[in-house]
Amino acid sequence: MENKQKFYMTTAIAYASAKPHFGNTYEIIMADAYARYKRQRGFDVRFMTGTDEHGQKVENLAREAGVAPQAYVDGISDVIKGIWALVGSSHDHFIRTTHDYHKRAVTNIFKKLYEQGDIYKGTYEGWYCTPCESFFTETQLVDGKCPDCGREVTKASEEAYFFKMSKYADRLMKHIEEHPEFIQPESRKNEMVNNFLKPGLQDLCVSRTAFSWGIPVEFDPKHITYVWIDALTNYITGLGYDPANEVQPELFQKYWPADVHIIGKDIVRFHTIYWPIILMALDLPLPKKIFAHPWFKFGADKMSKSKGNVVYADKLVEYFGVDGVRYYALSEMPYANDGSITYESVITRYNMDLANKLGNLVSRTISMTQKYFDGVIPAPCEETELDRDLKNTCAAAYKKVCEYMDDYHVSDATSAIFDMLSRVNKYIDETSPWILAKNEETMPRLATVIYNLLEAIRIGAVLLSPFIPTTCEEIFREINTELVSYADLEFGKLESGKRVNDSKILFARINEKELLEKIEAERAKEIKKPEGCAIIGIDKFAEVELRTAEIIECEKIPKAKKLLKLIVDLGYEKRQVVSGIANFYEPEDLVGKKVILVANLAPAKLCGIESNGMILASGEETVRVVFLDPKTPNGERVR
RNA sequence: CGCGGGGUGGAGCAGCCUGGUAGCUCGUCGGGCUCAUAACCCGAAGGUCGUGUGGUUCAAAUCCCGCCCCCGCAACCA
Repeated sequence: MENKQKFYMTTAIAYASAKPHFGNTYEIIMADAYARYKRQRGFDVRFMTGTDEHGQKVENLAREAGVAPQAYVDGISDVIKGIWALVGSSHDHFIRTTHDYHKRAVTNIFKKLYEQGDIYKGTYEGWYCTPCESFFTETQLVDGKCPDCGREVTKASEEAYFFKMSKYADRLMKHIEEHPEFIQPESRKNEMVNNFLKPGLQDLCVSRTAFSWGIPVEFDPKHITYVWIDALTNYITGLGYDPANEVQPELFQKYWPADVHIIGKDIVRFHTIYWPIILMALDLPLPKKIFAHPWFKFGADKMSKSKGNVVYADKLVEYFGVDGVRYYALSEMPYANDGSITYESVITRYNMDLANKLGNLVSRTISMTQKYFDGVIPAPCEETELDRDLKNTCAAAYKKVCEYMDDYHVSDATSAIFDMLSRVNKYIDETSPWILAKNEETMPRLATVIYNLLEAIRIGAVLLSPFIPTTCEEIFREINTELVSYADLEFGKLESGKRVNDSKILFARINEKELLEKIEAERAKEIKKPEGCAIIGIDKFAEVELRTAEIIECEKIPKAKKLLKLIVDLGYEKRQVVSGIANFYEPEDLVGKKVILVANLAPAKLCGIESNGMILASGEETVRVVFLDPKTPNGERVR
């Protein structure tokens, strides 16, 4: 057995709070294609994914659902595993942060970092809600109040453990500078360096006392290990690492450091700053690369539950099959910019590439093999210039796939293969087998052509196997071959004399209009009325002091993109209010308008500017201020 | 003046680093073929490459400068 080069790759672990949507599922599909590619290239791949299961959000959701947190995450983790299986993920290990070995290792990591002085006890400043016994940061507050119960919060501090990020900042900076390939794409690197590293790193709060669903700090058990040390470390605990081990297990010694962490662009900071620093503190080597993929938007919009445009992988698989979904995700997502999914574009890609170019090619070729050679794969005869060109195209496609994949340009790799398949389709036209079949003298030529077609299809399927493995298996079955690895890519290996098997429709063409109508009908059924809030009494409503007011001054706040500073007149007094409507209104359009003000809202500072109240407006993405009749007097109570 | 990325035929993208025929996919129009899933193949129309009658150059989508717009990150959507 030759000594294969190892390749350790991971996805981020998915947070076990809810079912992941297609945007989240993209990551596992992309990572899986990459893992399969690397295995084909002869690497000893270890591919890990999993679920992140601790934290306050899970604790709250479990409470709402009336189940124990463990039972709750067991359920969600199974849902996630199910979706990963549905899209064909070939991971070697699925880690859950509630696994015992992980919890034990995290406990020991925390202890080690504390003992060596990288973690210290300090105080955490924030807003405290007494009834909820919870701490919140300024930004977590809703209308200046507790996001959970809506009651008043007070400024308070509690003790917490902090990690000395600053101690390692220079080393990290140096590492990033010396390893330009460390953070990909490069624009992400610039964001991190400019926004975090250059201004100076804050020490990181690594424990909480506000919730209990997590891994307790062993020597101070009212503290729970916060997400950073709990979740990020899965990449090493999943290999059996534990600082308490006298010798780290073989798995860890063999595979660490990771060759790549594949993550979403939203968590770049954690993986390129916190995680490397934690590793430095543990005196472990850093991962070689962090690849941050972009997200799928639905059309031009962000996918979000509140907008009701969330697409789920299982629904897509129902419509397009596993490989339809995989192929779409892999071929459509650009390297650095966000991709966009629309049902129209999925259908177009499915029909054009999978059904027409690939499926039909296999179908017509098998059909000709059966018709002209009774299903027996013929032996090739004399080679012409055309044949050589076909072979060159196949060889070139392989080279391109490798080049693109090594750079993580996945969609370019898929399009290189489909370019090759186009060339194969063209070869049929150029050689016109149906004419060759009419004449006994051209039968040897026909044999060559059919052989070359079957062989080109085999090569195409081998190249496609990391991307659409299920379909490729079917193609291999149809052309009756076991030569399915990159090692067998040499043109001409397909064995003559074997019989092809009956062909199936690999991808049935989709009628766009019918499917869109079906999807629309299903969507219409799913649009429910919003859940709404709990019923309240009139007295509770009366606690909110709403008053009519006139905007008398309005200006943009220089440093803020979304904020306008307003002066409103209540008749009996004037107020300064800051409002996040700069994207929707020009200051001059607002002056003189009558609006409703929440007059008894606690003051708050936004971008350093004091705000005493709130203007009523509707809408999530597009905000619409509620305007009143211009004749409305100022300062009237609104009921 | 916070940092970064981008504006290329109707749509989505490549080309820019290493200046010199503007390329790909879808769509549109025309033609060919009949082995095939109304699939396949060929051809055509369509772009003064955001803008400045700006700079460098024999030559700019490509390098430099100004301006406009979009996106991402950060800071605030009370």
